[in-house]
Amino acid sequence: MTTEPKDNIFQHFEKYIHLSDTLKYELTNRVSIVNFKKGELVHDADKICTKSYFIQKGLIRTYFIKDGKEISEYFSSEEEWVNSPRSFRERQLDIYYIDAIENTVAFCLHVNDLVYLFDHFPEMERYARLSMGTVFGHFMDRITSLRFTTAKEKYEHFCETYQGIYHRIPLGMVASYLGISQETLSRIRAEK
Amino acid sequence: MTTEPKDNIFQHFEKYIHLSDTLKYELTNRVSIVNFKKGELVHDADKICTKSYFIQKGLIRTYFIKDGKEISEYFSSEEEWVNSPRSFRERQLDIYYIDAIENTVAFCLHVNDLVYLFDHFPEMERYARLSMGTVFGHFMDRITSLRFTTAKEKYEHFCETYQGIYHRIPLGMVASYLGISQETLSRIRAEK
DNA sequence: AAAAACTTTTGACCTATATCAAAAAATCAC
DNA sequence: GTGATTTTTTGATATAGGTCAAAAGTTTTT
Repeated sequence: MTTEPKDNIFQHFEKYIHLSDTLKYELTNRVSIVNFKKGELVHDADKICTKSYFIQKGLIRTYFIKDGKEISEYFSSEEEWVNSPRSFRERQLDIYYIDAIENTVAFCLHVNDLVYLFDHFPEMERYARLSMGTVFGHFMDRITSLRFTTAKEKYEHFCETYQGIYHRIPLGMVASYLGISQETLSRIRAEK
Repeated sequence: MTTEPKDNIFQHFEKYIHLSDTLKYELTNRVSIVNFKKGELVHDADKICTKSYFIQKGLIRTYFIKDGKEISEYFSSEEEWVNSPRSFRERQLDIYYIDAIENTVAFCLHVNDLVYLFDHFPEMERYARLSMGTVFGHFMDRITSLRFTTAKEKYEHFCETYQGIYHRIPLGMVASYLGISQETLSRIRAEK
């Protein structure tokens, strides 16, 4: 009995809902596998985001450009969905670019297919509600961390949140994610 | 033809989903009206949050205590839901207190009733997914605002986000919401 | 394997904002 | 309406972390 690659994404759904055979079938038909090479653009801010990616292996960055500089908004890795949220949800342009920090393998789901699934499988609505709840909590923690901590504490919070991933992300990207300068982050790292 | 007080909350749902008569009936039976006086505690961090409030009129603050000081997490007003998110979702304790900045009239929905509605009306799941999406966007904007702006810009962003509400909130609460000191905020306001 | 192109570190200096303290103003309670 | 409490403003001082510049280290390209 070999392990199908899609078991991965099924297991993720099953953390929140029961997957019927019909739903599994529909998912399998609608999801494809894509590869991104390190540095490759996954989504371009000049386009409307119509695809959502569930990362099987690898590391992805969502960023935007401010004053000519790339500012990391967040990082996503194994077992997480990535897209340009507002663009994907509201079918309009938004500021975010997405690229691969490492070679990445992901499942790809088109927004139209997702709409089909929402329309025909109420449990998908529930899945979305519940999984969004989880992300919500992280956002609130991050907001607190950004407001009331020194640069050092922000970095420590980052290391906790991105347990086992933080050392795979270049320093400059981490600094912009935290809203501190590269130099400051470099100094913080040095004193450890 | 008089206007039922519950029209208010129905209209809100109808921004996202169609409300069937049965669902309206179930909602009406499960929702009650509550009043809070200015300064009154709506939710205590020592308890698990089992109720969610939809504000009909008034202004509510969600805050937590850090080093003996009250830190405002966010403010909620007309047409918005308030609860202690993680506590309500996961039925466990969390750090947030909630109180009324102004006399407030709200609809109250118990978590058990909400679960009932989710279980019997798939459109409620959709409502939750869609309305959470909206809040998501605000969170992302706030995170950006917190990282890359001066105290003054943070305050300006706050005034935009809380259009027509910001002048109802005491300065000290706004300062802690923004993660800047009262004194700095006072100086920013002075130079206008 | 050398050159080119990035990324990170180190150093010097400067500014926005925190902190502490006290006065002024506003709000609340009797 | 007057005193008490709370909130906001103003002033003086200190500091974390920003910016600019250049050196050191690393990775990529040919």
